[in-house]
Amino acid sequence: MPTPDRTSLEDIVRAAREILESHGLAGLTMQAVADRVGVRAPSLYKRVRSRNDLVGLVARATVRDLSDRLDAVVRSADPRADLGELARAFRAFAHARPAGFRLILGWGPETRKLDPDEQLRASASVLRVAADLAGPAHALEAARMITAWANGFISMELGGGFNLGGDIEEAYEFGIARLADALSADARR
Amino acid sequence: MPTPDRTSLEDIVRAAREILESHGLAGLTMQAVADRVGVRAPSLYKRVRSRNDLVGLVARATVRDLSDRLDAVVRSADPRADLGELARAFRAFAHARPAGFRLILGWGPETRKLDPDEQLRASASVLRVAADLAGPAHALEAARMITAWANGFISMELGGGFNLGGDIEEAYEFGIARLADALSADARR
DNA sequence: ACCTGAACACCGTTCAAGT
DNA sequence: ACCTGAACACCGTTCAAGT
Repeated sequence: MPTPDRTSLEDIVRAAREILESHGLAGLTMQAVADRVGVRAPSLYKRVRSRNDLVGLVARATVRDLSDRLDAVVRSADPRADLGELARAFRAFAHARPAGFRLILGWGPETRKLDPDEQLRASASVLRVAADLAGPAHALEAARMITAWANGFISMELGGGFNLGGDIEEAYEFGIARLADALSADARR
Repeated sequence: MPTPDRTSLEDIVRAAREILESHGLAGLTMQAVADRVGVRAPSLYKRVRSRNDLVGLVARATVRDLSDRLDAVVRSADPRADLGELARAFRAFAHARPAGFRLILGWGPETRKLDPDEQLRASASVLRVAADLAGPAHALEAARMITAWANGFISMELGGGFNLGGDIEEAYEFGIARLADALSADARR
């Protein structure tokens, strides 16, 4: 006789994301998730193949959120301004969900590789701005430069890599401005 | 009666570094280290407070190696050329010791915070080039921009974040050139 | 003074038994 | 069809007992 479901995959992923942010990836144990959704640990395996699988689902959900946020950045007539908005939205997301961000864009042993589809969607906004700024011929290289810089900056910031003093906010804006100069200068050649 | 030592801290750290590169951080277990140095796991605790401590020692040794490599980059009269050499040395180190690099500059849950001393030493070369390029007033911001970009680029490269095609070598050189432009343009104002 | 086996707590995961 | 307790393998770590 069927038992009524006491949880769902959606519940489980949500619980996992909350635990990830509050207790870190190491704190994201099957026990902790089970406790939170009100079930025993072995029951989770009815909806999820493994902890690894669950972490993958958390990563997917996180990239989707990030993509949504980046897509919401409005496109203006000024690619320089768009670059700034995009870079700030990216950083804001990282600050709002540091552990999730790290999971998909950090570069730990636990960092997830994303589906090409998901990755393309997340890259779309940057590629657009990069093309506007640097011209179509250098769009990909420019997008990589922007992404690498922003990702590296935020990673170091959140990881405590910036402890030589100085204003971090200013350093980020400095980077945006220099990047805009460098990439649009290139388009002028 | 004293037993002759069957291993040493140096041995242990060396073994740990080798295991880190060959089997990843997850494979770096006390068991594995003990097997490699020819002792039982509990004996390791005579020389090392905990696994965490051991990983910290591995991180320290790795930063020291990186610093040495960066210091060895010769300083020329041309700051643009120096930037390129430095960036390439940085990337070469990351390719030679990906797991170690990740441990100190990736941004995983396991990424180690470094001693301020060690960090300053590792940053010295970049700070010098940054000052040469952007002028003393913007040296710190410029150094952060360079570091963030290089670190982000390499992290994405090693983490498989670049799967939209294109030549990665070229993208790195593109970044070096744009960065040199952007930062030295700033010095001219 | 270093080394060891035994033991403990804590993981992820499996599975037979319950409803 | 989902849920559970019991059990297993594998961690890090402690400790009393060996030499």
